Amino acid sequence: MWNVDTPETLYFSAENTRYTTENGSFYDLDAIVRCVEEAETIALDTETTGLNKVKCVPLYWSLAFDEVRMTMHADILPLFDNAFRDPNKNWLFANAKFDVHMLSNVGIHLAGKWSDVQVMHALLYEDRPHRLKYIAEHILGWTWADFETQFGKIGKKQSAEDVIRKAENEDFDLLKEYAANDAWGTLLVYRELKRQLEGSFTHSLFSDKPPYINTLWDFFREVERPFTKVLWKMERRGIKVNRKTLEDAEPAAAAEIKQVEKDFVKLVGRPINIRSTPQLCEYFITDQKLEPLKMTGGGKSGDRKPSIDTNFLEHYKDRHQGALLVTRHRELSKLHGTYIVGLSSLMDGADRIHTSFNQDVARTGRLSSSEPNIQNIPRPENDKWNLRGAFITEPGWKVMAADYAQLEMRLLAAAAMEQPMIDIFLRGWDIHCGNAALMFNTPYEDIIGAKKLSKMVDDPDILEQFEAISPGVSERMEVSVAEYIKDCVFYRSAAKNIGFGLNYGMGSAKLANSLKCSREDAQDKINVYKETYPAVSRFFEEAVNEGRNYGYAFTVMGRRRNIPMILSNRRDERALGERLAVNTAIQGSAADVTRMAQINIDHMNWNRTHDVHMLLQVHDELVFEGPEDAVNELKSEVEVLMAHPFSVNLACPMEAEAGIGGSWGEAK
DNA sequence: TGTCCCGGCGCG
DNA sequence: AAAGCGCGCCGGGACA
Repeated sequence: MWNVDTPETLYFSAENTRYTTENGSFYDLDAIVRCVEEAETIALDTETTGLNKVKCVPLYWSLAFDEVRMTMHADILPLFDNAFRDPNKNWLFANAKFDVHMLSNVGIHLAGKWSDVQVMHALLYEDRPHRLKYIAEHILGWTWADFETQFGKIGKKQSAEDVIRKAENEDFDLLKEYAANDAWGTLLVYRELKRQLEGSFTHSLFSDKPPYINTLWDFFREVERPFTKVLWKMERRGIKVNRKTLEDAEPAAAAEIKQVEKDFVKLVGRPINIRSTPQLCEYFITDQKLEPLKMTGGGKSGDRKPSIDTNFLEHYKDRHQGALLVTRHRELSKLHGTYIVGLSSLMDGADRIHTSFNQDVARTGRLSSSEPNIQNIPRPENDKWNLRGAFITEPGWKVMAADYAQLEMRLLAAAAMEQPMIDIFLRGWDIHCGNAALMFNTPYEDIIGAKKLSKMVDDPDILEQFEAISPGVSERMEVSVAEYIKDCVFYRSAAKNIGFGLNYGMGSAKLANSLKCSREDAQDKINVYKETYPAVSRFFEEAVNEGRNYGYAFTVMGRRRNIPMILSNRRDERALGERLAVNTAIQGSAADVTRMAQINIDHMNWNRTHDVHMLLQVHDELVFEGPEDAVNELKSEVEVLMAHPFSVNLACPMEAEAGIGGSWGEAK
């Protein structure tokens, strides 16, 4: 039995304007409308024709507030217009953006606050599922059958609308109860989660954490709750895709793929599916006797097979023609399947795609994006069809893309208070060259010069060119210029790989692999980095210690992540916990920074004042569209707002640069 | 025919 | 011996 009170479910529609309760008293709809107008905190859920954000509409909806739970037909939504327009309401949802899309599709907009219990739950219990049914069971010890179990599967045979129509005829009471449960559960869960959030004091490894965040409730109120609305606006607007680019690329890509498949079958001498890793394994390992480099996970059955991945194919590309063909095929079919075909199927009638920005998925506090995932569109250098160029805007308008420069590295420097590294940023240096210069006691200009000249070491006047960039270099060199350039390039590469890798807890084996040097050499370079940046080393240790003491990793704004495995008896689990302690502090803080920038930018109301709209977030990048003049006018303002996300400045400055063009690709 | 898991790989 | 963080999507293959 349920261990929560569930008051009787009221029901209203255009035809049913009076509800008589089991004990004979009754409620009139116009009185209920006034109650809703007076209530401050109201849970709302919709039962809809389907899951499509821009097409589907509510059939039924339910509300819960105070001790009232009720289900209504969608036909009386307009009666509640005063409540919907009230800016002081606090609307509660489970998956808020979806319900607001559904209401928006019938012309209703909610002016008040939108509190999403899934997002609240994710702040406290980021490693658990956040669907309402799970939350209710976890938080209240109460749950009810999910929609499909209750009413039947939604699929090709029957749409969500079909299923609801069927339930209407066959068991209307069940439908009413189900809908009311969703709103009632949302309300009860909200009350308890709010209490828990208020009792969760939080913490930050940054000594200059914004002072107005002391509990997770503060974080929710100041950051997550307003952010839901920002994301909704981005989803709602969508981004325009050039249909023709995709239509032209599709047959071209398909033809190239076919050709590679043919070539491969010819090479192998028998029918073989180039997409099948088991078949490739049989061919390369069993037939061709290539030595495996590493094994796969093995899965449920536990039979580990040699891995035929990029690393393997790269390793054998000069010795075996098949490796090249498979690599080529993988590149082409990835572009074709995931991006060309995948994106085409998700355009709306106006050729716009509306991704979902998921606020309760990534355990670090980052966003994720799905249907489509716009956060993994290929970079132009890996994409002959230039799909980023297919994200366009209207004639006379421009796309503006603004990127943070080395956001995570700057946050590391700020959190660690690593002054020499902060100085590199303050001077506007290339961070990897600067790190290399400090690590290897080499003038910054030498590293810069070597990077510029590495492709032309055979030029006869290479020394003069080097001297022009870095005066005095000829005297400093103790080896030939070609060797010195090679050394400097290696220094930068080592510094860059360590700079990125150490955030993830990369070990010497992996570093040796990417630097193509010995493990001892790699370990030596890591040691040099840690000696060069003692404050960063201390920060890593401190993050791990705090993880052990609190059981959590914390971001700059005080978001936290549970890392119980840091106290595990198993060495590998413990090591994972230690890596997460460091990485979450940095990656999660970067997520905080971008979020705050988005909230602050949204607050400027450029939608109304300039017709400029935020469209996408790709972790450290924001994409906008608007009339050309307006976008030009706001370019530097975007950069300033992104660089100053908090009311206090961190120890290391942040920097963002915006570009403008006819497409996302051009705006970079 | 549908569902799930897995290997593999795109992005930051 | 191993120990690179965070995501979502695709196609193959096993299974129902």
